[in-house]
Amino acid sequence: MSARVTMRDVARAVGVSPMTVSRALRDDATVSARRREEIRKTAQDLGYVYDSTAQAFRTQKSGFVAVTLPSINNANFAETFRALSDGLSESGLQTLLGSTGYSVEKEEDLVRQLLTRNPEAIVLTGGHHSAETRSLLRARDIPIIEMWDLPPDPLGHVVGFSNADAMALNVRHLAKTGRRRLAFVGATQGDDFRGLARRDGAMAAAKQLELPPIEILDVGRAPVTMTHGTDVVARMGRDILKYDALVCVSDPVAFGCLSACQRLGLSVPDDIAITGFGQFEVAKVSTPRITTVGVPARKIGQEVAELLARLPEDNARDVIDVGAELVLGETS
Amino acid sequence: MSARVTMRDVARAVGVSPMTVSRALRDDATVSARRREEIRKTAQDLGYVYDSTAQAFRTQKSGFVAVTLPSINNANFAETFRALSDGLSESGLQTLLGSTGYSVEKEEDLVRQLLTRNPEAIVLTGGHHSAETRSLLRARDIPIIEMWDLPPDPLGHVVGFSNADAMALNVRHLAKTGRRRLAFVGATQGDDFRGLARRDGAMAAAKQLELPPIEILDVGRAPVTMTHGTDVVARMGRDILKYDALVCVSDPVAFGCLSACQRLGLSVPDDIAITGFGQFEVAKVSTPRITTVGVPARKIGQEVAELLARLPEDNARDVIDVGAELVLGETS
DNA sequence: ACAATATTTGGTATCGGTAACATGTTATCC
DNA sequence: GGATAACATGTTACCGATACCAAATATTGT
Repeated sequence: MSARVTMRDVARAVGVSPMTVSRALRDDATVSARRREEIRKTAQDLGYVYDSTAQAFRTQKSGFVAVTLPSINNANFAETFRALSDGLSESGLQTLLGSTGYSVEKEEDLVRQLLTRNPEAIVLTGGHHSAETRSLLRARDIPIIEMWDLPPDPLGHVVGFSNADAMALNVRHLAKTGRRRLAFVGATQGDDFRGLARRDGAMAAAKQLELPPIEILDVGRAPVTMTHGTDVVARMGRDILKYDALVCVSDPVAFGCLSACQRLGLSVPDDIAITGFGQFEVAKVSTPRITTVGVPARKIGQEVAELLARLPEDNARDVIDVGAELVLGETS
Repeated sequence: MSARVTMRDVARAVGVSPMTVSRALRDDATVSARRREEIRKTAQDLGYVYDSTAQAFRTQKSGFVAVTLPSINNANFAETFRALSDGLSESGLQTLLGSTGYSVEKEEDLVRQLLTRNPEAIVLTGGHHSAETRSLLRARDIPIIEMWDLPPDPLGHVVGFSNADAMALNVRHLAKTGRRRLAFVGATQGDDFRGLARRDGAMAAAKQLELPPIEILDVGRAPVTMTHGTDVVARMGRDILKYDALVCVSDPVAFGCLSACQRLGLSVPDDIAITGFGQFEVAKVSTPRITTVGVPARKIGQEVAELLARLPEDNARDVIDVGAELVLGETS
């Protein structure tokens, strides 16, 4: 259609310099109120739309914060992202989202791509990255935040919790209620490091409590869904009763297991106990409610946003442990 | 830290002009293979990172496609977004995501903000927008796609289906199996126009089939979750049996209702039937499985991406109806 | 009324790529 | 061998906003 309307056009129409237009549209105090109104109105009339691209280029500040999630289709990550997004918008920042599909290679490509957009900070889920990713990030002089985990060797700031410790809560609780033969239901393939940490945490807790070693019911590759839980139980049928508890890597999996048990006519928790992880809505709503570990997904997003907001002043390396807590349901 | 490494720096190091560097890094054929390799290597060594911001500014092509979703925390929208994102990345485009929280005002702000980033196209969920949003969009000469709906007065291209017709499938099915006293469970507040269309479609179908008018069990404001379904049934207790079927606005709500019924000791579908919408995973996994309407969430994303990919050639106004189908479960 | 100060406005250069065009260099053909 | 074509590289200008500095205008105090 017609050529783009720029500040120059608005300036010409009003009879001032582009600089004044720039100032007027930016709430810069050094423009008289009358002028500003006139400029605002003219801009509106001409259909002027501010060009963030040009601003980003000139100021070398993109207004973007890059965020990587393993999967957008996960209620907890989505909640974190929402809180983060909302928090950042208060600082005038936009999120640039990418998902890694639980793969460190995809993460590397993604990070490379995101960095070309000059983000002012980058927020990664988890603490495991390829060597190349780490070096790409370190070469940049922007804040880095890892979340949803407590990496042993953080790249920058951290907002998360120990997945291993959190999962141990489930195991200790099960042990306390007399369950001894535990199975862990989760994926061993794919780069779901939080899932793997939960498995390791469960196994370590069992060892410490002198329970028999936890058996692994491998459901394949992350991401793990309800269907994986259902399938693993359906495949075993009543053989599942050789365990007295299923420690599931997440609530959706736990729900899948629960539902498959119900279909087999088993009683949960009388015949077998089930625990989940993440306090997904399904854990609270299902009948029976699923015992799970509550994870402050929203809080993580909020904390990350706040951390980024106060970074200019306080540039200490923060490690924020948001913790996690056992949430008793009716499946244990 | 140190100043940014630019093409100029790489050029100087290699001893060529910046233009040659630009060409070499872009697979432009008119650079000799030897030079290209040398430039690639030097760029790598210097830690050069391409600046998409500068490119976007110079070429006036941002490489962004703006996408608005009502909520990112919805498995179907997330799936559409994923497919769209993947499809666009094959065309070298990145998605710029924003969520409206089921509010046309927030949509307006979001669109305004997204447009400042010079997106090459904009993809909106749904067909209801404020007048200002419509005029903002029309003033831009970029492709517009509305998805997940079949708007009566589309702004541009459309990839969706009729929510009203789709929901009618449930009602007709229930009528065929002898259910007559139906209630619709959904939100009447908030700008969830797809939910409202489903309600209207259900009511229209009931009327056509000469069933008693469908009663509305209002759960408040969108987005509607499992908990809303649970609450509405729990509040009514066994009074819920004055209906012989609950037509729920979505599967999560249906699952909430199902679970609450189970908690009341009611048998689904013997005492009461339940239908959902959207073929969420929970519908397939729950015991009993929930009768629902299958919606091609992924296909919508794919179609949108393909449509955008072929737009340069074919600029016809496309309206793609992806359809929807009844998926029988065990709750009806 | 005039100097001193505060407020408002303008001019110029620039951020890092790349389109368009010009020029230089090497292969190809009769 | 010389003309022509094919390929490779360089030069210049520019995308739109804004930082920085200079200049003009308005306001204040004595």
